Amino acid sequence: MAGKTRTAMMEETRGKLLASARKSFAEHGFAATSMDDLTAAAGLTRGALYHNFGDKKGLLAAVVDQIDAEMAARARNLGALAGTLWDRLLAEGCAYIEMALDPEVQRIVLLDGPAVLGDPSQWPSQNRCLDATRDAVRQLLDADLLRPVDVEAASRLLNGAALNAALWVAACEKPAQTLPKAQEAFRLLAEGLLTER
Amino acid sequence: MAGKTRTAMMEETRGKLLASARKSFAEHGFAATSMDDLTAAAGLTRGALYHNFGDKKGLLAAVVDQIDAEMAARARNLGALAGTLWDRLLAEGCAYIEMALDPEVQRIVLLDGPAVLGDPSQWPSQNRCLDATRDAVRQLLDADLLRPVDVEAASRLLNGAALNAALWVAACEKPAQTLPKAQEAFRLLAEGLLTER
DNA sequence: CAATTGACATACGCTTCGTATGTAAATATC
DNA sequence: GATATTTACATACGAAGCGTATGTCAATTG
Repeated sequence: MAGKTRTAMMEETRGKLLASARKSFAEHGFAATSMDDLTAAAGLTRGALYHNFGDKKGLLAAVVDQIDAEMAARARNLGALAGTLWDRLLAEGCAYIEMALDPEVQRIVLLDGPAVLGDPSQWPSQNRCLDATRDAVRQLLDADLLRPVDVEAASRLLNGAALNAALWVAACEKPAQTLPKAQEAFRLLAEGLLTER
Repeated sequence: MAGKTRTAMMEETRGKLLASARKSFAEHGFAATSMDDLTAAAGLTRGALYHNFGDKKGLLAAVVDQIDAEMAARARNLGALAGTLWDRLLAEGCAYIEMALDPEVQRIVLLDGPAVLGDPSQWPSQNRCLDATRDAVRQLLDADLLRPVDVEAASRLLNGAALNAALWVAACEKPAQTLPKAQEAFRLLAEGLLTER
């Protein structure tokens, strides 16, 4: 264990803390998470945490950043499978809705994240999910497939609709039956942007 | 002061606490609000608070309920001015976007509310804003003006889009210029639900 | 090999929440 | 109308939790 270099060790502790925090935040929420418990579960103390992340908020920001990156990557992968540009936008939107069914994503990214860190579009770790949507919208606009609309506004609204829908699906009684309804409604709304349908 | 009946006195303290809490929640956020300070500002102590609202969460729920009711009332009023059913839906949506520019609404209803109380559609005080949207959507569907879509899903997505857009507008540099863009994008998206446009 | 940096642990004070208990005034009972 | 009882609210207490200040030991540097 002593054979490792110092930076590698630090990388390891950062990883442990992130993993433990992610688990605790997802299970109990940000407010109800004790930093003592969290660090103890990772075999460390609060000293390591404050040294690496500054404060509790900084830790949440790091966790959010990690999850956000994973989500965006997954959405892009699923989007890339789509044939047309338009299908790509739809696929990404549906992907967000599905991913937001994950309790971890909901609790951390959709609920606690905005409450503690403020509006997602202001996060230092720029919301990557939003970036993906914006790219798709911009390309569609360039191809004259969309009615004239502000790129930023359209992206925000699409993302907001999708993520909010996911919260609803996840909280309802029969998520499995509700999910397709949400995705269908998302498709209809999105088609409002099309020049022709 | 002693001339009042007991229930009237209690109504008054409830009002004082609600007002003070609303102010403090809006200014500092839920987590950073001290119940000691909050009650002291109202000329009371925590005893009154716990007696009337159970706990901090209960207090937030009461505040959210109050604001939600005001928002829904305003939206319905603005919606009622519209000529057609369709214009009513649009007017209500735009009204939500505008109201969410109020820092009080943002901080309390959009950020802290969901984080502390969970998904709005599960709130005991049923989200009245959602109710208004749902009513409008249902009537439009009955009139065959909308493509077949799940009422609940469409309402949730429309509301989610509007409120999320508001968060973006409020956080951006030039809200005055951004607001119309958001409202225009909302209109386009909503038109996706129309049978013909 | 001595000096210094730095990663993390330990210890402390302050704030805050929730509860348990106290009290005085309003209502109820006769 | 006097006594009993409820109850609206205040006070007192204990238990966490956060952030900082300080300590320590290993890894780096010259």
